[in-house]
Amino acid sequence: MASPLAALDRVFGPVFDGLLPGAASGLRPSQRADFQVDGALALARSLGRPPRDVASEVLEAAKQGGLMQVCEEAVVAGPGFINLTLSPEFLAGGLRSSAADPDLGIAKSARPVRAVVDYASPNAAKQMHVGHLRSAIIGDAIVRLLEASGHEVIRENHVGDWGAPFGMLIEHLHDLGEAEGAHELAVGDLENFYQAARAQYDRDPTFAERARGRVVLLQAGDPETLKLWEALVQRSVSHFDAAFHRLGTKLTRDDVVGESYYNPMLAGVVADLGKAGLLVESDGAMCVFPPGFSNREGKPLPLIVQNSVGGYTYATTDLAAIRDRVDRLGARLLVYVVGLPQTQHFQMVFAAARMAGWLPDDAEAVHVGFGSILGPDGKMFRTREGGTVKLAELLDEAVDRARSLLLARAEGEGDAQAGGAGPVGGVVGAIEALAEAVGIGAVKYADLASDRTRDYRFDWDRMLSLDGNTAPYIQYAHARVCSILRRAVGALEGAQGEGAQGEGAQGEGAQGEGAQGEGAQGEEAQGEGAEASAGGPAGEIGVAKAARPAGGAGTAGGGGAEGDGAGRLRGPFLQPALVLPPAEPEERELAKRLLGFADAVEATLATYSPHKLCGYLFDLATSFTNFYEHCPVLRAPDRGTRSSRLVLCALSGAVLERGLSFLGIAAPERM
RNA sequence: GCCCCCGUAGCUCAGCGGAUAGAGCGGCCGCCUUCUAAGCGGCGGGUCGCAGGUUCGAGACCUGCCGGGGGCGCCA
Repeated sequence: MASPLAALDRVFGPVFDGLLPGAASGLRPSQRADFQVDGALALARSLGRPPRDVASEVLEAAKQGGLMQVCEEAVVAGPGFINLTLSPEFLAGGLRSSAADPDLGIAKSARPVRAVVDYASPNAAKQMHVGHLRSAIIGDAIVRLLEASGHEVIRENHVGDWGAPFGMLIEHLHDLGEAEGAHELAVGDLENFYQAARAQYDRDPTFAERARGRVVLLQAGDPETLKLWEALVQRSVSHFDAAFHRLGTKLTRDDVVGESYYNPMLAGVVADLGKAGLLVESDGAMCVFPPGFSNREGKPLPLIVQNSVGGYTYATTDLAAIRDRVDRLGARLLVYVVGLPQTQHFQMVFAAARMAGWLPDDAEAVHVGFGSILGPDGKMFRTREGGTVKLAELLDEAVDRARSLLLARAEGEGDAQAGGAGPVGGVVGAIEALAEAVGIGAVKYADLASDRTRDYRFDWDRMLSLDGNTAPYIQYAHARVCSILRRAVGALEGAQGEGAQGEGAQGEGAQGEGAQGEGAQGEEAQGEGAEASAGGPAGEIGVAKAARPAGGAGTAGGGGAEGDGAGRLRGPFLQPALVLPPAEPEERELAKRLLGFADAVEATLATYSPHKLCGYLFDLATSFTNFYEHCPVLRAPDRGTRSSRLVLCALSGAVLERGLSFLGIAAPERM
């Protein structure tokens, strides 16, 4: 149990419950101490006693309950707050269990469920644009977090592959002829294809008439029409697949469950609503009237499931999807990552599904809504010409910008390290993968980092900045971790090769450079192996641990090619036995931060708010950077401190990488 | 007309009913013979849109205004 919050809650929870059943402890992080307990103030009110007296009593009881195993200081302050300072020993214990835990402290849910997450949902035969970006990115983060918490997740990409627009698209494809059409679809931009069909539809009444006829043929299952439709949809799905792969989401074409899938179920939905007595005819349309919704005249607002000409609506499809997900898939959590304008629609659909008994009491449906993406000018995000920003072009620009920054940095480094042993060449060689990781990571992080219910302002310079709450800043902290570990590993290998010679170098190690320095470090690394053996079986520990995949959640998307490498790098250093109680303030702060990972994940999932995890990772990266600035690792004052700090580094790297992976963002080893 | 979301530092944003409201950017000052300075430290910067109310305690909860965005019966 690494989480201090959980440990303190176990102490204070029973105390408050004992004084007044159900009373909240008001335990939370504090700016004046590590944590504070506010509950005594409210409790004093209920008990009619002076707050400070109650606080003292609570504190006494907490001490009886083992508080001092967690804290080194606990005092009543101000009007009746209790300020808590964690003990270094407790922090060390937390670090040890965290280092030994492949899940880094994240517990599996006590009540795992099967969940369906509905996200991305682009429209077939149209380019994806930034509007689909948020859904894909937020949805993917939710999927990964649910999985990490032990839930079984089924991803569904509810692609718009049915309905009226396909009449004109199919008709246009038909007009082009099989050969020409296939060619168009193969090489052409789908957006152009859509525009061409649209233009034809608008200017040619006979074409429009045929297009409407096509819709009927499509719904009737006409073979030739279906064949053309299939070609269109497959082409679109391939386009989506490529885009999602590049974005680094978990979505593949296997997750596509388009609207067309529900088509055969729609008549049954309406029929069953009728049987349940929920259907009302209004102006020729079949409607459900869930209570609590009204239109502009103040009259009950209908959910139309069949329009006056007999067609089904997206409400019908959504109801069918609920039945399918609950009954066929056995899901008990339905998550919809769809824009905020759909709020009322989902409220009504969920309400109707409850009324019909399709959403049982033990099932939960959640609309995870999000705001729009705005341009730097604060208006809807569009190209300079006023058109829709295409996703592919957006990602290209992100990668281009990242590449420029990386190249500029590589050049600067070349000057600084003139004559050095050429990491620059390696950086240049890997620059494409890095540019993908940084550029796409920046776009995704910017989207996740602010409260999803707000509109968010798209700003290249801010999202790619290395300063502030950005992906590059966090990735950079991770790269610094790797840099230290690489050198430490190098020293370890050096020791194996020339252990004997290393001995003499130790005395000069402090000033030593180059080969001599390596030798000195190598000598220490050997000693580390010996220390490790105190806490477990001998020297193989390093090797055995090294093989353990610390990045167990799998590599993050995009340029995730390096993910496994960082895990291998950390392995030898994630040794619980080497952890010392943090002594320096920066060590202490970093340790506390590391132990808060599970709490951050839990808080994020509780409200489906990825920005909370972003905030945590930013704080962690900041804590690590402070530690990095103030606490030398490889040149630590003594061997024990060095080993312990290496564990802190390895754990920081593991949490940063894992946290970024939950957001679907790569953690490169070098930047 | 009704409903929903938003309004916090010059800008972009955090903020869990609790103590003196926090970051980052931008501005000013300082720190690289030392593990990646794309970094770190410091300084300045706020009647939390306005007005009432609830509470021992409100940026947070309630009501009403003001401002911005969105939705409100046969598109999805």
